[in-house]
Amino acid sequence: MHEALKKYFRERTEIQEEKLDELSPYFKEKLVKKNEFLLREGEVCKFNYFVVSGCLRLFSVNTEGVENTRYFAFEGKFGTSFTSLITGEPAIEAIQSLEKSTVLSISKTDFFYLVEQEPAVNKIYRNILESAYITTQKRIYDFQGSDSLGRLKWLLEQQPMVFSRLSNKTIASYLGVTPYTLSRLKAQ
Amino acid sequence: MHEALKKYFRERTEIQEEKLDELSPYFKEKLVKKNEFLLREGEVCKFNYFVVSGCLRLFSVNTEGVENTRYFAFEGKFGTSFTSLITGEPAIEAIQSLEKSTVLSISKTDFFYLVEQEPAVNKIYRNILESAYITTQKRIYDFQGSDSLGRLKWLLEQQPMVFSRLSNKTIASYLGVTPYTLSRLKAQ
DNA sequence: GAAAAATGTTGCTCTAAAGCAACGTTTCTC
DNA sequence: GAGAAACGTTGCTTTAGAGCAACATTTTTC
Repeated sequence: MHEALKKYFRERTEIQEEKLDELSPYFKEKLVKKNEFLLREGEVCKFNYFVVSGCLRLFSVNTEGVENTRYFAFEGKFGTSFTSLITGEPAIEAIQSLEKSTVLSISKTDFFYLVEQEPAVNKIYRNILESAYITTQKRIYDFQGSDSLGRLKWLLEQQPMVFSRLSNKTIASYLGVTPYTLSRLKAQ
Repeated sequence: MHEALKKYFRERTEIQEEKLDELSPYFKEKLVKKNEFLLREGEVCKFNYFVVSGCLRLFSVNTEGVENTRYFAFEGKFGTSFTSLITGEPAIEAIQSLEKSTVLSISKTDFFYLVEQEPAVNKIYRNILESAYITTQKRIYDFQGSDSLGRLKWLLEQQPMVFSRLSNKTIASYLGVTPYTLSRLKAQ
């Protein structure tokens, strides 16, 4: 198993080294080009991805063609459309690589099998869901409560690396403003 | 244990009837007046609540004094500030009853003890987190993608009972619009 | 590495929703 | 059940941010 994923497990569970090696074969390394899609809107999501290097984003395109980004998964994070993975329904969001990336993929079947069978994976899954809950709760309050400058400052504080690695267009689609507005805000 | 909570467990797990009776003493019935607070912003959350009848809301007040509602827990749902419950940090949201309600409360300590010890409770917790994930993902896309009329229609579709049971002021604080705007939108 | 494509900036105009005020209606409270 | 307080509606004004256009800059492609 890739060292980065071992680290992820060790930091969150009491897992034995042998157990880590047992889990290893479930995860397959995959190289992803910049802008490549791992999932298209409308497809059923079949994999969970752990980002070793690079960055993925989850986004959806509305009826007017405007992109809407919900989440960035940088190195050391899991990223997938859990909603589609859990329900088995077609995803309402796409997964795209924003940089040349290396990910470890595990199939939906294997993942949920391990969640049931391996206490460490059960714990990891709980941990992912808890983190997602916390992140989203904060996002809802911070976004609904403030104007676009406020949201920009919030993102600068929470995820500064976004600004050095991603395009303004992408950041705008996360903040829920047009690239015009973002450009003007940054001039302050 | 209250019949409504038994039903909740039966619908989501393979639990034995004797096990339900074993879990019963952990849940204490509590009557809550309309507008009563179960948690104030800034307090550490110590309980998880299952709503037997009535309705709770989770909300926060921003620096300008504007209320911001994130979630309504109607009968048959768990409602608490999981973020504070999980992290042990002071809550950034308050829990308030919107109607005369009956809830079953379980302490944080007991709850997480059961999550570790009882597979059924582990499953229930996972289920709560998964549902929260799915609901919030949809909410983020639907809110960020559309204008206030679109959000109103979305809420009408997703949770119509909100409109018959809650005040316009409360609904406006959920939709992220002023009560003026909501009043005008409804005139269409 | 030159041409083409995508991205970023800035001026101007337009619009959805906020803010305020005034007034009607419902609901608490004792 | 009478008075007070909270809530809801509607007209008018203001404003943050969208939309368009034109141009500058960076990135991709062959």
